[in-house]
Amino acid sequence: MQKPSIPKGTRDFSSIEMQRRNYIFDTIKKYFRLYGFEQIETPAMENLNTLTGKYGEEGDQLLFKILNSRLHESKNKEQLQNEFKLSLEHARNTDILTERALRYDLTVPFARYVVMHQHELTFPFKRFQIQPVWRADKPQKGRYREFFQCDADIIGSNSLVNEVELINMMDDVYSALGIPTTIKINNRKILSGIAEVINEPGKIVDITVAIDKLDKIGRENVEKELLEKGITPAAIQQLAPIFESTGNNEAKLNTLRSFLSNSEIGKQGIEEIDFLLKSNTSNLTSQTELDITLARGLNYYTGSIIEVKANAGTLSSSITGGGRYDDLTGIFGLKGMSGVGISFGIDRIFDVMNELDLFKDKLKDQATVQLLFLNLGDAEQAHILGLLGQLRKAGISAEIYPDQAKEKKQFEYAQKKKIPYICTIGSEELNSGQYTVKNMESRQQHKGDLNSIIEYFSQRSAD
RNA sequence: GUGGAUGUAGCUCAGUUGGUUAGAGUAUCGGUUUGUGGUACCGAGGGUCGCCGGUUCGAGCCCGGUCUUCCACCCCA
Repeated sequence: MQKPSIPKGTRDFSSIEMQRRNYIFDTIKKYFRLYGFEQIETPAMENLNTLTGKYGEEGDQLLFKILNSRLHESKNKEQLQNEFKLSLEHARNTDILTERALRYDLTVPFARYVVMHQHELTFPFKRFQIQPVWRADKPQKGRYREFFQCDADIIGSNSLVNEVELINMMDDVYSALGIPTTIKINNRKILSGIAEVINEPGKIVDITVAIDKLDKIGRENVEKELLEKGITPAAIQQLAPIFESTGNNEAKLNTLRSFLSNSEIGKQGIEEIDFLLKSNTSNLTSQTELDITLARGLNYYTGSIIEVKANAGTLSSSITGGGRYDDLTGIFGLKGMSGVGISFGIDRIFDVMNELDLFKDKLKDQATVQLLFLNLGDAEQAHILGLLGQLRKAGISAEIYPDQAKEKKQFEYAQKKKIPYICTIGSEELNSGQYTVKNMESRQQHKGDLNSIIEYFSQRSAD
């Protein structure tokens, strides 16, 4: 006998968990539709070359690649061996060994989809997509190797109205779920402007990644890291106003306005942020915060960057992330398609809600069925099967205990499954056609013929 | 990929400086007179102590390796 197990970083979801997860899915879907997004799905696996190069060097390493099938039947084993040897020496992709991979996110497959289906789509195209993605990360708190993303993207529109709408939608979802959140926003153009101003335009990624750690490792260590990355001490010194930037959104914007006064792209980023903050401040329940340390490693972001964190609980990582990408489809041959989107991390949302005990008020214990018939004998069983058909036609969920087990056992089954009503049928009921339905909690009983029973349940469900 | 912790019955955990046939609670199954459950009592089954190796007369306990899960770093939803 072998011990059963599942791959590292994956999980089974039992009934209670599914009820809770579905509650989150349903809530998110409701708002996706309310805001006018239409649903699509794409395959679990993509061609490897669709995915590589879109997520940064780190991201490429985290792809779950699928080994080609039937390697033993290959006619070119010498080449295979050679490629395998090379793969052992350094990170490498080669069609002969692997040409497919599990999707890493939903955005890149979406870009691929848009290009392939461009003639049947109406732009701006608003799609939502809820599917699992896979990352070969080391599992940790809030980090799984298989998890669901819930994406909403608008592609084919440059308008910042889209960002405003996405922020409104995130706020709606989180206030419906009851999670207190902070929506952090930033803009790649500001980061580009900073790199430009300090004369290190080629080091945008290094600079942003280092700045991102400011609150984690402190200014000194950030400066040390920047030095290690080859940024000149003079440039680092110039960054001082950025490191020292504090205060509210308006104060931070002012700091940036003077810092980026000579950078066209930087000024553009400031204007965009300014617009978002002004458009959104009124009716949101979440706090909106300009956070210039917000970088996001994904290669494809070019404008707005958005991230949501829960204000309560112990999970420090983000529960939603997103941003604008000006040219993701360009790689696949469709230029001039700017898009912006967000992704809800439902597995982390689930963890936060569990920790904060937020499901208690949202979901009651759900019984599998309303009514259980005890099974006491062959004749009774046959009779009950007939009754079940009529009850279900009337919309009443009911079942029969499949075995003719001891009554005590059948009662315990109902109790454990929290089935609210029991009906016992024996020879007396068979003859009279009068049945007794018992409420397990109140122990009250209702007696009558089938129509009376149906009537009884109809009234209950109307309450 | 780097560092730290963890692993004993289905589940939650005891297990004394290494010393007989490894325990408890809970869950499961059966019973306490076969037409009305929850509490109570009695009984039963269930563990190659994560896996491999080493030290020892003797290892759940000590040592090495390996895997799992969890936590931090990196990065991310």
